[in-house]
Amino acid sequence: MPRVRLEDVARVAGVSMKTVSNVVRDYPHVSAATRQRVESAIAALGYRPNISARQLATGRTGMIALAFSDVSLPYFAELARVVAHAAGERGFRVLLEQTDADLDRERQILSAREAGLVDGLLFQPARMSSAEIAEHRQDLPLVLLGEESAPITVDRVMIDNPAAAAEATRHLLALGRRRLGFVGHEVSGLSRTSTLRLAGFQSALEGAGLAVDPALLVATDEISARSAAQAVGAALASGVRVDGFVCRDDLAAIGTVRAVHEAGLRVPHDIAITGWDDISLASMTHPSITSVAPDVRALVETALDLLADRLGGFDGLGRHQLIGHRLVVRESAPAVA
Amino acid sequence: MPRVRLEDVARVAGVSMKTVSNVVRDYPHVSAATRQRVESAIAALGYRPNISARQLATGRTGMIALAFSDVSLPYFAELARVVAHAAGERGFRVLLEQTDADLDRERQILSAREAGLVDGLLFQPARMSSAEIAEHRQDLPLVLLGEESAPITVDRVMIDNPAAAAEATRHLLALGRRRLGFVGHEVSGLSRTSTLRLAGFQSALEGAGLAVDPALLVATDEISARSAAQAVGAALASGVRVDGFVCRDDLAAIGTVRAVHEAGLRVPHDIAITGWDDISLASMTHPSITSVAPDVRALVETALDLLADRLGGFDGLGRHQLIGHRLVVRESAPAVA
DNA sequence: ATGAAAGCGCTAACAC
DNA sequence: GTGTTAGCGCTTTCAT
Repeated sequence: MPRVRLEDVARVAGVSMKTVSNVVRDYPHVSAATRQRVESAIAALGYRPNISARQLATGRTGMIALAFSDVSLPYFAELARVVAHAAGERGFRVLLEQTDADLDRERQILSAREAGLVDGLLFQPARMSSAEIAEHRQDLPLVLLGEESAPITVDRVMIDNPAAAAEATRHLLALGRRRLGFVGHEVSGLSRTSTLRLAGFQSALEGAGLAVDPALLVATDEISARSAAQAVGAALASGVRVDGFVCRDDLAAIGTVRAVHEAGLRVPHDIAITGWDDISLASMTHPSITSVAPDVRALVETALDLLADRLGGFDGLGRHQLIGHRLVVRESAPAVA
Repeated sequence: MPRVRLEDVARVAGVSMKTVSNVVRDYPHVSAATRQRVESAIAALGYRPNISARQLATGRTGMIALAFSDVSLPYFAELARVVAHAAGERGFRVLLEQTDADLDRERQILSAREAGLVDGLLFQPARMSSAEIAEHRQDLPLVLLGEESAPITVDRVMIDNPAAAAEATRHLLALGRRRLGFVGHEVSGLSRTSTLRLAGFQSALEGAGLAVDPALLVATDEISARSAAQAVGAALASGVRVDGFVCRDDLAAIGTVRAVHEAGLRVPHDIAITGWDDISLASMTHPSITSVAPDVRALVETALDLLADRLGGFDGLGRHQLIGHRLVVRESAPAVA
């Protein structure tokens, strides 16, 4: 069966294409009678507007891309959920782009060889340098998520990582722990995320008159519970002794819990543990994970606000916004008695 | 700065639009010299093809939609990861659609008021009836994922749920467990997924000369670890005694583990537990979760194959394909000694 | 409030 | 191997 076009509806309804278009898009100034007639024709013919044609005519796609390394990481999955909902409320659909934390993939995202695929981009880089990001095509509104390098020309939303890391660390200190370790930074090529969290970890220790012991910093090969479990297991086996671990993220925390248990130690009795992201399962593991909880809702709304400004033509300097966080205290590092 | 069009490139390169188009799309029959000239012009002008225009001209968008209830559920997040990768390899981008298991949202997905947004749809329904799905617009190639109702006119990919549930159940029986419960089916409005898994559970019990004890079936309000923990906790508190639980999914299993621990019992010593989906964290919880692992890679490739057939014009009856699964044995229900 | 016609930027016949 | 031209189906001035 042949495709039904706007023109067909117009002919059947006995009006012009413009009028049909007005009805389809809920343009207010259409007489009730005309609207009725047009709607009958639409129903009778089973007409559906062709999105591609509309996109070409308007120059807008109604879509934004959400790019990050890997949706299967719980934090990104939960972020994607919120983005899809919030974007939907603003009339946007979400295109999913995974980079696998690969530099080339990230470059492809930012310098897409094609134009007009999406109206804007929400991007959490993992590898690209700030300088490279600064050179991205100016025709694609962009908001960066997370704490990796961001040029001053580009908008960005993140939480205060050093502050949050210091809070988590002080929480362990308040529990009387003194030999604190850190788990989950990269073995090589330290990310800015890890750098900032380690900085907060260090400042809190120093604020308590303690020093960071490099021997207690447990790097991991990748962002995964498995990798953290291996690394922490190896550290403990090699004689590393700690009474608390600040973990870079909840996956590292979950892996750390496992390694600690396998070493025959107890959480939090022997080793207290904090995570980061407050993923949904953090409250349901055994023990549950005390975690830094970013205000993801605020993060996403702020990011979409910034993007909306850019879509609206704003082209000032990049705005770098901090959003809130809190430490959610659970069993792995309980409240001070 | 004004947008650069194909025509501009053609003028600068001194060739026709057709030739530029050929170069852009890597059409083979272009002389090296011409190609070189065109590419210089493209680089000089910073030309990027406009996707919307191409979509309108070709009638293809190069995008497929992936629709299910909620990306933040680990199974769907992991599925989305595989879909995005596999689709990418086939030249498709993925549009994310969440239904929140809401009937109206599901209807919207299937009867999108607009045409030409995506070339095809991968959809895991949770609420729609088979009859309703059968009436979907014929102009949108569709492949269903999962075991919910599927009309014979539509393609669908799933695993053999009763068989897998029976395997999990027999695994518990082989461990000597005799009072087996089931966790995670819906309190009301039993889904087909739950129905099939319960059927396998029952058949395995009956195969061992046992009967299902309705008192040991623990329904949950929603698909979440929290909901399962509450329901199982309440069941145990009310005096329900079991030595094994087959859980509808890994989230239910994780919540069940937690509830069992809170009740002062041990897993698997007192109660052995199996989950379903083999989500990434199933191997890292404490104890790790024995789980039914669907072959997600095969599921996705098969679904994309079926979709490709439809995109290629195939319009025969729906093909219903079963893909493989296996029981991954871990600590929550270990191997028989 | 509605109509007529000119694009939006690309692809695809069909020529040459 | 390359050029010409007519759409793809919609939105949008500009009239009326």
